[in-house]
Amino acid sequence: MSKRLAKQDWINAGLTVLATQGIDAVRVERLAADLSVTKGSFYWHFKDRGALLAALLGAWQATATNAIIAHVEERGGDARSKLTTLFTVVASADGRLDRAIRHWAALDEAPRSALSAVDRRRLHYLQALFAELGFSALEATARSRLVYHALIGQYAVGETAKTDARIREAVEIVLPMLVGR
Amino acid sequence: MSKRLAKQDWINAGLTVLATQGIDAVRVERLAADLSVTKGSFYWHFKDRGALLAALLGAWQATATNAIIAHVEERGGDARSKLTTLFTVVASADGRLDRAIRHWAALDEAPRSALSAVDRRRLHYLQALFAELGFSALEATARSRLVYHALIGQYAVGETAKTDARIREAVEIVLPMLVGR
DNA sequence: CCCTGTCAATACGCAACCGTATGGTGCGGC
DNA sequence: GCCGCACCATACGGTTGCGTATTGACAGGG
Repeated sequence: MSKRLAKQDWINAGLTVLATQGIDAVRVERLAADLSVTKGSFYWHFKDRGALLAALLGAWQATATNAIIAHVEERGGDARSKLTTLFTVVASADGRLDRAIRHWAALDEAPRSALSAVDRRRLHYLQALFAELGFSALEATARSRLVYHALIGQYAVGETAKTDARIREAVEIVLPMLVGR
Repeated sequence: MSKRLAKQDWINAGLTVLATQGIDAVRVERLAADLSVTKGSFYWHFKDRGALLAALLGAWQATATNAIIAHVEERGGDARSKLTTLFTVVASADGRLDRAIRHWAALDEAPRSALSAVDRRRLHYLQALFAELGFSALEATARSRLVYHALIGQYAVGETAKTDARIREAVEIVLPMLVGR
């Protein structure tokens, strides 16, 4: 029990705090308390606080870029059923870490460019989905942007309740509207 | 030149910092420096930092709730043209203060409930607009939520450029989709 | 058995803030 | 012209956080 720590332990603790209390709450002495060690340990694993933040950003970027897309692609189907999967997954996902990163990006350049890359990647994926449904490039771009903004907005507004009803609403009412002409 | 300060000056300075650097950057000694006074002044106008934050929240709430809705209603027209106005206004609005408040709401109860009330008010307004277009309550709710999430998402993603093209995209492609059957 | 590398504790100086206490300054009214 | 109120400066003690330096613990290889 209570073994020694590795760099990854600090990153995990940092991600937890980042997701729940935001980037400004990610402080080395606070994490040390969370992990029941002193900061003497921290400064062995990291050069300084900035190094941890960079690691957190890297960890998020590594997963966030493809996590949902990969899941959707794995389930397969045509473009429309992929959108159905997407809506379902996003509605039941957490989103707090994404939200925290997005706020961080408003304050700092590093997360800003990282997030911008992720946004572009996701938008491009959505655009391809709509193109597959037979929409022109212009139409597909507009619709993908609408969908993406709506999904991000859902995270931002942060509704906590009634996911079941919301998923049905999304799939039965919103989705037909988005894929229809 | 450089007259004495009133409470409102501190609130304005606070709102500026809040919008650009987030709630954690709203510190009394920092604002004092911005205003070229010492914090001796601050603690004459406010009991403590919490009192300023409450004032900031109040100031935002007073304007944010009705600002856009009032503008849209003032221009008038039918529901569809109101949505057109709405899209145009929102696309060219700032949104940074709203974003900062939304992040703050993730950390604290007071802004959370204030924001929740504003969200409900806005959603209700949108829902009424779609009802006016002849949609059922269920349909109107789903569409209003989609629109609202998309607008908030636009703020969250924070695109800086090409508002002209975006407004045209919203009005000529997205809007017909949202009001169509 | 001890030596070395790895991880952690302790102790320190420094800076940014908070909030308080108290004294200073200028302007409107008498 | 001086008084008092409104606003501000100064100075202080306390807390939190950063980063460094130094020493301590402990496990495994030799």
